[in-house]
Amino acid sequence: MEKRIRIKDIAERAGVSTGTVDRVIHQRGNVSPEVADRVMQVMRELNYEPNIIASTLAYNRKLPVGVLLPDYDSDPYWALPNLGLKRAFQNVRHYGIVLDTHLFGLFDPAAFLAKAHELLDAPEPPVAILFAPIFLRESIWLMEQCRTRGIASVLINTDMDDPDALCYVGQDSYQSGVLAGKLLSIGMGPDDQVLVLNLDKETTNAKHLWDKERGLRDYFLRLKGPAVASVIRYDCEFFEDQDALRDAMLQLFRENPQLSRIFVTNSRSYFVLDALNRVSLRHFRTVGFDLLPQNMTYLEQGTISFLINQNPVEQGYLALMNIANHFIYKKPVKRMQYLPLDIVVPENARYYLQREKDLELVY
Amino acid sequence: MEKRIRIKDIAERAGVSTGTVDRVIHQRGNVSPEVADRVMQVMRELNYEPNIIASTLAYNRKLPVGVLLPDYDSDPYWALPNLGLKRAFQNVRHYGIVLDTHLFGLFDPAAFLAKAHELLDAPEPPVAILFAPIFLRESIWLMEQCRTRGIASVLINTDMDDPDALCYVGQDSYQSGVLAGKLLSIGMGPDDQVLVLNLDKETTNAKHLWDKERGLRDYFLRLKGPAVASVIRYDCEFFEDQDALRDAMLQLFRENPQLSRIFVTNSRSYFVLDALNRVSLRHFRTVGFDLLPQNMTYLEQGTISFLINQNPVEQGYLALMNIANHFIYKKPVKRMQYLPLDIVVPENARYYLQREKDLELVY
DNA sequence: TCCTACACTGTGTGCGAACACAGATTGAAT
DNA sequence: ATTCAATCTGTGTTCGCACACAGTGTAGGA
Repeated sequence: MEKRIRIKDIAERAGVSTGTVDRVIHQRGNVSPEVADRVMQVMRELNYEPNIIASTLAYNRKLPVGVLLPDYDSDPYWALPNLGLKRAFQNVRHYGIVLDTHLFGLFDPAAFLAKAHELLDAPEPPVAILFAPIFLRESIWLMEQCRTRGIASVLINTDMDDPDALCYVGQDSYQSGVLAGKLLSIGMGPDDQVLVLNLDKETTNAKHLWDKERGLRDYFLRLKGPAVASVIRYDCEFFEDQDALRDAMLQLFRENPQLSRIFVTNSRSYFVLDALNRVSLRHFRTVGFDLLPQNMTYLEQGTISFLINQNPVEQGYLALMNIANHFIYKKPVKRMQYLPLDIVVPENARYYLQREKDLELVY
Repeated sequence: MEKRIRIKDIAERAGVSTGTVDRVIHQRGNVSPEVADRVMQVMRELNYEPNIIASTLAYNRKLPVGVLLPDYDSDPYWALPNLGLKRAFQNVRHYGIVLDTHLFGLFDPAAFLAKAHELLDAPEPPVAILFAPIFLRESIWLMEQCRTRGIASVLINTDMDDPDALCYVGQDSYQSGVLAGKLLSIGMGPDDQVLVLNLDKETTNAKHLWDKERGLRDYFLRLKGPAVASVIRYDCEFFEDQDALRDAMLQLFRENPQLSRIFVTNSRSYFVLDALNRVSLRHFRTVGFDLLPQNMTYLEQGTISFLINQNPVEQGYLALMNIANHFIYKKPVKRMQYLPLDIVVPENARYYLQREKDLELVY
């Protein structure tokens, strides 16, 4: 059980004071090259690893972190990343991290911008911002602000093509489409048709939805079957109107009698199934996303065959922990952090749900 | 942004010294009841939460943790929990946690006992022991030792019926059998037979294997099909002998021509498939456990249809983090901590494998 | 009355690192 | 040789808490 090496030990061994060692460690200059070399040599010899505990105590600093996410009223999904965020916060607040959370309407770019301003112009400006780049133009602007102000940025749920982001935490959209293809293909006949159903506003701007569709199509292409031609897409912006959605679906069924597979590209599967409440869906197989209570009911019934879990809680958790790793532990942070695409059936659902519930207990 | 409350603040507000507050907090006695009440009142008013950072720095104590796991030569599986353990250790060693790791042969109860003795009689006896209760009798003895010596115990991978264990981290064996049933039942005809294959020594003592079989059988029972009667089991202790295993399997196939589903109850699926290398398995569907490289090859080929991931790395990680939660953060620890039963197919495997690699960045 | 025992409370030091500031050394310019 | 600035190095204080120890007060016995 070897004793831990302290700055003092290094100082003694190198024949200098602790202040000098400190200057070397933090590259604060004012140390002659010879001395610096000697100190570094000793550090390597003794395999020095700083005591983070003592370090954070002495720093006595605040690390304000801005959070910018959709509110839960827009979409129950977004309560989950927030939950993970809170959990992570419990772990790292001792290190001085302070959250400044702002929520915006999921379909309201102006609110996004307004909240972003609030964040940036806070009395204690954040050292990092954690946000969901839902709106492309506004997000590019925010990234630019981060760049000029020297603020680190962590992207969650949706990625952006910006090399200056500290990291992205979320799913691999393309591959989730591939996986959906795999799950839908089980027991599929050669003439069956697959429907890709986008229930969202402004789907034209939603790159991740396109990626999912591409993944699904590529999966069937690789199967080399005639199924290739039979993937159709339907974008529905009026998904909140139950009657309209039902009519639209029924028309789709009529026009495509071989339709037997539905892939809902986000967490809103339950909207379709609510709308089709009375319609017999026995011969349909549906795959959707996320373990929302509304979806779970249909999964238990068998109306949804599989749900793909995007680990929303872990997304929030990881996102903040990455900031901690960067600023406190000074560990390198991986740019792309894909969370597993969990295949959820009634038989294994409880464990994923339990994991989410356990987090509530902590808070 | 409210300032954090310190002991000093409480002392001032309560009109006492910090020493007294400290005595109240740690219930070290020698404080008059009136003063103690007043201090506690103030603590509640100001909502005091101790600064763990400063606390652990001042404690300057060691927390020796004993670790007792199977070695990797016995079974490559066990390298994974150990990996998670090491990663967790990186996170908590600053708090004074020191590991004392001992490995034993997976089929060697005497070694288990010997190593347990080494742990218990170490110069700095552990405050907690983390172990896999592979051997029932020996584990009961170890638990008794922990009880009398006041050592906390964390069980990993296999549970034991002992209320004094701090917690169990692992899978729900029964439910993993149910899940296997579900996965095997996909596309199954009414006459198909299912083989439960135990590749282990002393399977009679392995409760978790029995639980898995029970889960599988219950699943088919609940299906209410004729499939109920067609689940057969085969225990194989000589699984390391490739030729013997192949012969045994071929005989099973001959005796049970309707056999089309194989459930390997642990991570050793690859043993069967290695043995059956030349035999055509096109009409078979196999489900096994764990993403060992050997299994992954067969999964990619399609020879294994699904692997159930028991999250072995996370098991090790969580086990140690629980000890940290208990001793450092003083959080309540949940007795049963079931990890998700991930359904792994080639299309989502990479993310689970990646997570194992990345884990140190995670928590 | 004094002393002792005991209950109670305050003070001081250390944990390891960060940083401000004072002090020392050097070299160049006067 | 002296001054001055620039460069380099050491010391001391701080962070919040834990704990040893010193100090005060009170009651009871001799």
